Amino acid sequence: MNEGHSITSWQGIHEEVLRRIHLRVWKPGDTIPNEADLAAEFGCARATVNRALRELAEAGLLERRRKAGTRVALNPVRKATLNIPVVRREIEGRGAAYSYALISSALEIPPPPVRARLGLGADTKLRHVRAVHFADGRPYVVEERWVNREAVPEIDEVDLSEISANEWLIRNVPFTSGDFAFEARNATPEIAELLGAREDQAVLVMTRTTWNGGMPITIVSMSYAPGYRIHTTI
Amino acid sequence: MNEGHSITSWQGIHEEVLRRIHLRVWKPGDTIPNEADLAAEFGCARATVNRALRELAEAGLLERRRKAGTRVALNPVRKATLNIPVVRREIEGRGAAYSYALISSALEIPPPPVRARLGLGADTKLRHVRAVHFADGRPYVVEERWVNREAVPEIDEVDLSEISANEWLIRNVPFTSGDFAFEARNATPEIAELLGAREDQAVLVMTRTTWNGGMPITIVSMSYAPGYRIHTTI
DNA sequence: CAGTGGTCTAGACCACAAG
DNA sequence: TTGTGGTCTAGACCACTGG
Repeated sequence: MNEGHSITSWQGIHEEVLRRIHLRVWKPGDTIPNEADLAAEFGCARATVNRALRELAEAGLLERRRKAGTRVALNPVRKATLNIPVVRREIEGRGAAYSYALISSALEIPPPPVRARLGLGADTKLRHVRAVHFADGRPYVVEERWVNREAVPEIDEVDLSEISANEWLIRNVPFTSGDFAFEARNATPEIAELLGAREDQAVLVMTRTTWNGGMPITIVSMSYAPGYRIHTTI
Repeated sequence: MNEGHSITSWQGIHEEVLRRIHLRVWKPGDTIPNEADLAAEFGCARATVNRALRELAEAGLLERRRKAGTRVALNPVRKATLNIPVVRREIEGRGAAYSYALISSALEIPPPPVRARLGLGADTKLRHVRAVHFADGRPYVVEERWVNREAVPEIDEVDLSEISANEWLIRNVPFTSGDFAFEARNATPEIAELLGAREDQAVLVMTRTTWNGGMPITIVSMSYAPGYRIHTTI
């Protein structure tokens, strides 16, 4: 296994520190030498050590505090990173042919939970869009979305049968913050039919809300066909 | 909203670049000025600009290539980070009382899928552990785990009715790589009973496999009680 | 070939928090 | 008070890759 970076590169130091943690030279809870000492040991600049240790701390393996020093995490909180691309690219990335069907697009007053989530007035109409994305002709995910026309007035002019709201929004509307939630739900009759699934079959649902500054942009729930897995490596 | 970092700090530059992207001063696909020019504009060292742009690239908002320069991502791939702590801490972190019950711990030959996933011989016995974690006395997650005794011989000596395999392994066995998958499954009769759920109710399942070097350590599936959500912010 | 990002250095000052 | 990490600088060389 020839994968050694030079020991004076930050990646080399990253590897070496990781090795010492894995070999339990430095055990969970131990304080490791400070940056200056490690720089002396490795024969490099302190900034180089800092870069390596900072990344390990961001990964949750080390805990760093000024004056207290750097310790090996007792209860390492693993951080898994999920990539959330545009649906079209996700499907194409699996080598499948992408297609898309708009089901409906209308102005409606949203149900109270949606209104509350977005913090809007009681009689604000939003654009309500429903669509299905297909991979090789098979239903892949059902998109149900509410778009704030106050934040994105152009949404009323877009031909959503040509480009999905998912893709149009990502391309055209920046956002500063958002939140994601994943949960398992039993398929409603409607979702089951759209996905070609059994009623009550377990379905993974991702709900995402995005804002730009304080302005709510959109809330969407993506219901993935049975068998869908979110996968990641650490 | 007073949250401004000085414009010559890397965080200040991070904010300013983000602002220009959001305001579409720099649009998706545009090439932005190189590091030297930005350093001159902001009146700081190139390393400071580099730090800011590197973080934005890691977040998926910029794409950087030597010689080609830095461009605003056309299809920003959002990266959501999930924190995966020890179950006990996750429950305590919600302000609930943690408790735990071991259901069974035995040496068994694993089913073929598990054997294949771990790359083990056909007649290798693994430790098979099943347990339930409770929050305020209510079932929170069912843990079903196979542990490679060759990698972790001490597992046979641990009193798993006192400490969960989840916690003991995280504390005592380092790993170098792992993968996670999340999916929705209909509750089997057994899982439903353990979780106090309806049979066939949708359940979120996380499956995790870990290795140390090339040596497989453990494979575990965590079936969360209905209503469980994975949540994250970007 | 030459322009751009990637990294390293030696040194400096600062911010924070433990004792 | 003082040790530690956090950051910034000015400069340098290198690695990659577009033209």
